[in-house]
Amino acid sequence: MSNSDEQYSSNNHSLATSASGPTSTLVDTLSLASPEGRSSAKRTRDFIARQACENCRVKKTRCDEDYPCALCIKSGVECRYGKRGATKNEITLKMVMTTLRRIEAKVEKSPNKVTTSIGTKVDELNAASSATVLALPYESSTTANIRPIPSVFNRDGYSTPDSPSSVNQTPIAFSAYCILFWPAVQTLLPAAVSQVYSDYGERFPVIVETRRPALELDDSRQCDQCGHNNWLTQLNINTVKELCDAYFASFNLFTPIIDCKFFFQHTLGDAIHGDFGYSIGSCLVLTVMALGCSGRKSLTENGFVGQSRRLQNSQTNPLNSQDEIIPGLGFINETRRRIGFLLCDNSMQSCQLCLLMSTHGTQKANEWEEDMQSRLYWTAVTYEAIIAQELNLPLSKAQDLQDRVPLPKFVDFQLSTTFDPVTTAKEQESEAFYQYHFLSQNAHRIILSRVYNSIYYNTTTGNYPSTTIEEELYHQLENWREQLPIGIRFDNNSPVPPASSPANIIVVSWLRVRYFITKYHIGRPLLHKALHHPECITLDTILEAHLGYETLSTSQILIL
DNA sequence: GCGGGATAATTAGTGCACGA
DNA sequence: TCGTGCACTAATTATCCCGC
Repeated sequence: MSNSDEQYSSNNHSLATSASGPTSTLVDTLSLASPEGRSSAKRTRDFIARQACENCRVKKTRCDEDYPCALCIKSGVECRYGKRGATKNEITLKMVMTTLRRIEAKVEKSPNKVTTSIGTKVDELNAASSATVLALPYESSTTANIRPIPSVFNRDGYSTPDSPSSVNQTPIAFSAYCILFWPAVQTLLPAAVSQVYSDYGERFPVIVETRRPALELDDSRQCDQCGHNNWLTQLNINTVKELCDAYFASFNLFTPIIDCKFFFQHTLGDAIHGDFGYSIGSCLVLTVMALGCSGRKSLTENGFVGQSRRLQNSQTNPLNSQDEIIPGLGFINETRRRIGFLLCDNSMQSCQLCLLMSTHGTQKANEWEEDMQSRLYWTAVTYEAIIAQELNLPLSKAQDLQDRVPLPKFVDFQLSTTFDPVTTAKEQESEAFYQYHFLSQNAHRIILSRVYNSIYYNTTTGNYPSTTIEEELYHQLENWREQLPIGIRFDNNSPVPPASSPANIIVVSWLRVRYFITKYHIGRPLLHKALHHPECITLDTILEAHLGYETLSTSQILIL
């Protein structure tokens, strides 16, 4: 029973005695007792409903809180109780709880916490066994001497306290491609690869990618004489809907940045009525359809849907020969064509308009809009953490806003039509599914950042972070996997089981991939150690490395 | 039936006593 | 000195009485 329920119960309980109880004053009692008083004095209130129904509220009449209430029965209208808004106290409490969770997560994320928490374990290990070849100078017998991660290795957005003991320590690059820069690896590289490295330096992947020629625009769809591209306006509405559905059944499951109801009621309608003109909405719909092509292809390949006749029709088939190689490329090209013009439209007046609108301040975002912004923020932060760490890129500082942005609640978009607002069981299930997956991704991001901060450094003398830290990180990753909600939990030792739904297989596969990639990241410093300081490697270490290699091979097989 | 405004319920803020 | 619990009061919000 919630607090509000308890209050509600106690309130109702009090009303049994309230007629002659606390709410009746002596004057009232006397007035009611005498005929003269009864006619002139105001009637005392029996009780006040904690929440009056919508009709009583509008008519300002007494509500007995029954369902339906007496007035609605008498009036012959539907009795409806709106959702009670959160009280200030509840809002404050919620804010405090959210802030506490944030602080808790930050403390958990701190490398100091990791090293300190495992300090006791280090003590136990050191006490139990005499010095081994793995024992490092800073692994003293007191937890107070457990060394924090030196500040020189702080990555933007993952700050750790400074430490005076950070001398002679060098970071190990976290990005997978940076293995190519390891001195021991460079001696093994073919001359051509070494040449690329010497030409472009450590940023060569980014430089090579940016110099890659752009995909050619497909001009085969230009239809009329003036060159205006109108093939989109000839698309069958059902084809459009089918591709959009495919998108929401695939990509939007693990990147839930678009609200399905809002999209179909507003965005899609506006794009179609505008003949897919040069607007952001059109770009959004075209990109959704492009991803829908990919999504539909994979759904078809996995037997969840059959190839529809509409998409087989050569006249309206958006999957032409070019799209067979890259599904949805035609739609993407159309998006590129439009976005180019739209970006060029960022004139001074556009900026002025945006600033004026933001300073006007009269348009307060509603709950759904705020929740969508929160979805966008957390999705962006999650992807940024993965991509920036993987490509060794600087972070945007967006993570600094974590304390200000609440986690998304996946608020349902209220349709403007006269639609029954009762949420179906399926929608509630879908909502829970999103929340579970979203929170799982976020929790994984924290573990990955912890790996990033805790073990990716060494010293010139061959000292690496204790293997106990690695063990702790493996343990935390396993905890994460085991605590996943049942619907999206996976077994790391067996192949992907047949999924009950596309949502299930996509989301589970996504989490599975993240799991194995993190294992790979935890194990990579050991590889660095083996290549650069083989004298520090023991038989146990070699066995560990072998196990890690097997894990990686298994993960590749499972992913494939 | 409408709606002004009285009233109850709730919340937020303040001060004080008490104990560690 | 600080944290905690309690009592009290002012402010705010929601309900609904009652005159029109």
